[in-house]
Amino acid sequence: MTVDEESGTSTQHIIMIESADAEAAGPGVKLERSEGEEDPRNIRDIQSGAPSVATEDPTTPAQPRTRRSITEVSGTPNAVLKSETDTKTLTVTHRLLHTGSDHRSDPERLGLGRLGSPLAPSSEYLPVFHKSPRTGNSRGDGDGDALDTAGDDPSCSYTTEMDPGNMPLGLDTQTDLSRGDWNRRSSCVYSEGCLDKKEEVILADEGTVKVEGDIPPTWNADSHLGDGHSQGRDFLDYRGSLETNPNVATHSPLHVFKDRDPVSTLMAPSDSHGCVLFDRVLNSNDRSRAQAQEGGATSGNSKEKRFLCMFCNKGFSSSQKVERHQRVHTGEKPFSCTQCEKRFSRQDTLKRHQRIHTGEKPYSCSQCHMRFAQAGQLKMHLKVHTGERPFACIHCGKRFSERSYLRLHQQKKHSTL
DNA sequence: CTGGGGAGGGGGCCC
DNA sequence: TGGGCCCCCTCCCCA
Repeated sequence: MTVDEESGTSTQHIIMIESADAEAAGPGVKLERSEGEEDPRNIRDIQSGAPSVATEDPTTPAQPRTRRSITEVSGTPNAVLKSETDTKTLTVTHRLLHTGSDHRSDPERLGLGRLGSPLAPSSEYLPVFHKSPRTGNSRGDGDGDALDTAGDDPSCSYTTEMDPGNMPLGLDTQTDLSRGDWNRRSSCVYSEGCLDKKEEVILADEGTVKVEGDIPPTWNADSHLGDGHSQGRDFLDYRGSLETNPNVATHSPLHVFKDRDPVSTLMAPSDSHGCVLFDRVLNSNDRSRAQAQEGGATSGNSKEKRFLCMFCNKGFSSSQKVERHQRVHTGEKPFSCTQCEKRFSRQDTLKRHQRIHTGEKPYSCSQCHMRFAQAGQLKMHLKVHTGERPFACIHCGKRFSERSYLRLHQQKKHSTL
């Protein structure tokens, strides 16, 4: 029954659901409000958001005498939604840290809609709190304290209704996902990097991304999804998959299936659908990479990969890798360059990028004076000296030093991929 | 067409 | 286990 004393808008709701009475009582929700009940938004949050938080599968017969309670605390640094049943408990934490006016963190503009919406009451997956990366190169808009403070909160994150229009605190006080708190907050996913200077509009392929019903108009048309085009597409992919794959949407960005067989814990029934859709809109690079890596969690790698990406089910050996990977889907770019303010999803990528500014070229050619900032550049350069051309065109036999050259050649000369 | 530059992303290692 | 870092492969862009 805690209410944030610092904010007059703080509210708390207790919802008691008596499943036994659910059918007879219609909504089956008794809403008890302590404070702030004058705020209709909060009521709507619970009621409209209820299907995503605490309702039972309508197709599932109500369990007799199963009592559930949902507690929502909004307007506090931690809004907690807790659903309790006799068998399942989930906790939702919205970390409402960023109260500034960072324009990059405007989920409404991004049309976040119901990204994080449905929460599976029946989920067996355990949401695991993960600290997201902080940008060590934050442009310093003065909210670092809030972040640090929040970082101490071990709250577990899960998905809840994230309809921006229904957010209890309003958009301007919403989380700053740009700072990498994506996992901690919910599946409210988008790239703040997307909102950067370039303002590039990624036009979603309407035929590719299925958009239904209540998805905001900005959903496709006005998404600023980062510098990387593919990132934007990936994000749209995810959105599409959410719309068509309820199971995907019902789970936390991070699902750790500890002590479980990764294969058996896959969201199998929906995989075939959601991931197919997902794959359809993956750019060719990602697809080829995924194929090369025997993509997905089911691949039988020697190292156990029990940490699954909620978007594509790809398995990883550690939670950090999953978090890192999932930024592919979310487009989140927490790391910004202090020199040019370009943003990156990974710290090491940023570090590599900053060699541009420092002029550091640690990789030098032993054959000539050339120096390179990346090892791969040196490796490619060495082929100049060795004359190595390992990639031959199957059509004309012409050889190339790089696969990309060969592919380009084949596309132009032989109209193949 | 070639080669350099920059970046995205996965995997592995070390502390 | 988490975080950091590095290596590697690959891609795209551009001169």
